[in-house]
Amino acid sequence: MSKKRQVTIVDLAEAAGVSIATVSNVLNRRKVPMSSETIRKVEQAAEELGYRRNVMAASLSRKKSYELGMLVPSFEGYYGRLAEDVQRTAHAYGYHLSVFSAAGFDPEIEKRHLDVLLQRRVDGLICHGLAMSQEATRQLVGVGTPLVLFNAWGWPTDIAIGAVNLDFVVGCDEIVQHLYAQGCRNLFYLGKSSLYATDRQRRIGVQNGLQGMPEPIASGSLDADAFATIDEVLAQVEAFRSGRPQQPTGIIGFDDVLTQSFMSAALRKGYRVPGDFLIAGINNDPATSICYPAMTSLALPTAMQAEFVMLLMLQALDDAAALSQFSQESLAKADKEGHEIQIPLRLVPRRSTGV
Amino acid sequence: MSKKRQVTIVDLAEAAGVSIATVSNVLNRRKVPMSSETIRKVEQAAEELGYRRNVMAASLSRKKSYELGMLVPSFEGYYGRLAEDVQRTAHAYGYHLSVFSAAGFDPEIEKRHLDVLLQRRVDGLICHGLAMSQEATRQLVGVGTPLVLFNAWGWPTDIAIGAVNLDFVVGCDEIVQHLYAQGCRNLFYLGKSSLYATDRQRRIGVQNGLQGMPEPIASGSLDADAFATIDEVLAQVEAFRSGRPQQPTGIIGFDDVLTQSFMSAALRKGYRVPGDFLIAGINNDPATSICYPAMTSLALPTAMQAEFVMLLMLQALDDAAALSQFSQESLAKADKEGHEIQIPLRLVPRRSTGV
DNA sequence: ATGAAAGCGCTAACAA
DNA sequence: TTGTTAGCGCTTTCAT
Repeated sequence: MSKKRQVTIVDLAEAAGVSIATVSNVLNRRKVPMSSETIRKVEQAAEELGYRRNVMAASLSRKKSYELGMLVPSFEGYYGRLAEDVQRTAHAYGYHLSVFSAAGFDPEIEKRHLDVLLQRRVDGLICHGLAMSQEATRQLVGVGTPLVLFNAWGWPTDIAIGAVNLDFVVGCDEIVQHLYAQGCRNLFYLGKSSLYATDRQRRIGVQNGLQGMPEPIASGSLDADAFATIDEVLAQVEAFRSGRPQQPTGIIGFDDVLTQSFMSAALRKGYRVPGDFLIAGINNDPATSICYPAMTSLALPTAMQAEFVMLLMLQALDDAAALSQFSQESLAKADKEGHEIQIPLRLVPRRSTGV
Repeated sequence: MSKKRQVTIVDLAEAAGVSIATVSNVLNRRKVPMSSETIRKVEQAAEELGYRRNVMAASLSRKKSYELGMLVPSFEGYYGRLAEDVQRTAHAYGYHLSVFSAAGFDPEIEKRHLDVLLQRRVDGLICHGLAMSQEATRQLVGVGTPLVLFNAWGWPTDIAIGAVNLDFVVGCDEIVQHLYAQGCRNLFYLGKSSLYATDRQRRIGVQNGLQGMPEPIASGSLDADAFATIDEVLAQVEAFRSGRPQQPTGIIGFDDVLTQSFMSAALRKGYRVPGDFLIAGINNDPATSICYPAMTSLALPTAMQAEFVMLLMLQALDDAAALSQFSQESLAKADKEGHEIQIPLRLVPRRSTGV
């Protein structure tokens, strides 16, 4: 905050020769009757003196900050893109969004950031299905500040008002079908147990896909966190392949980073992609389209997810004005799906699965 | 902000049977004499009632918010990593950092975000060498709120108190030398004119490297923004190569994304990397270590850059307490380099340059 | 060692 | 149509 005294509405009132209440009314474009002359005078004074509203004072007085807080594990990749979209969306509905990165999934940092946000009296909180315990969250958030989660499955509604989740179940199902269509008759999933909830969704999707096959196909999976290097992971997959008819093995990886690591390891060992392996990742990171071979992936529609996060939030905040700007379809979808909204994923087929 | 009335120091004062001034003193651990009994009572009341400080009220009263604002063009890649590090560093020195993504380098959004931050009365601003004009920035920031820039070359000190810049000049020089050492005797730089300032630094570095060679080597460059597809870029490079002795061509790309695109295009056309091309990018994105072949790149020490950004900021804020936590070397470096601090880059050699 | 009171800049009744 | 005034929750002299 600058040392030199900033211009306040008192200064404007003085300059324009009106009261501070009038200044406030003009500046906030309230729907009270005012002479256009007064309006002009005030606006001119504001312009000339370089007035800039002090939102802290306004929030304090109004008891509403029009500020939202968001917690992500990192700015990298999907989370960063989502944060950007939520920030943009929030703006469009008249709110601001402060994003904090929790340095991975560290519960301690998470807690501290949540606390900071609450001290700032944000109107609402947006978090991922966090590392924190539900108990700690409940206590921290308490009643009063609505919490909207993303990618959180099975959270009680008394703590979060709702969740907007990427539909990994259907998405992974589609990957399996795609791989089958591309000729793969055995398939391996590379999981990540450290991200349990979201890993689980993927596994369910893969299972569903497998069960819907016209013919049973061999499958396996592993937990990449259990191996120190990607080459060990590859060794596991090779073991799975060995003895099997030399058809291409389908690979589904937890995310694009893991999947691309695997692909590179395979290429390094002389395998061909596509050919020996048909590989698909999840996230549709920019890297997937510029690597070689380009990698099939599941695109996560962050803009849509952001839209529904805001929808849920504005409902909780009871902001009718903002709410009226949503499309009928969005409102209907939210209404239909309740407090756990599913966001459909989009498969982006590329060279790595033979297209 | 929650509907239900939150606990205030008035409540605590009542519960503890003391005045609000005393509560404030206890809660802020001020160095005024207080009986330990009072302290206990107040702290207990705070605990029991679940008190949470209202920082807006505190900032308003104190006329200092301990909040910093940062503007980045996106959360993706380098900028996201830097934002994360600045956020962490700011915390370590007792400040909070709100990061806004300006959706690319759009001057309009940039301006709006800057304005929002100023309305929040942040104590200081941290921006990249922005798309905005210096004039607009000067007007917007005005006097009073210190502005620290990163990756901004040649900004007048009357608008920004300083800049912390990545030393692309020396970094690119080193890449050139590395490529020479790896056997490349002709070299091509893939630039990006849309990011003029930072592109320019790279070009200077490449030139320096070229001039320092033990023997003159052929070189060329282009502006990738002038081509619609990466294949056209490749065609240009092929033209440069043609007729030249079949030695490997060194490629330095503006950033890892562009560079990896180029590498993939080359591989797709049947070139070998390393072999036909020795390729090095800039940024050391995670993708560089997991692509195949792994790509040489320049690592940008974001933690160090963040450290110096905060150092400059705290100097401007005159925060002696925080300043005293910096190491002697940091203080000395800042002192020596003045208002434009250089951050050295680190070459990370990988397979793509034949190591 | 503790408290009373005057702000900080703005909003929102309520009066005029 | 405009002005008066009482807060919002906290910090900070200055008394006591």
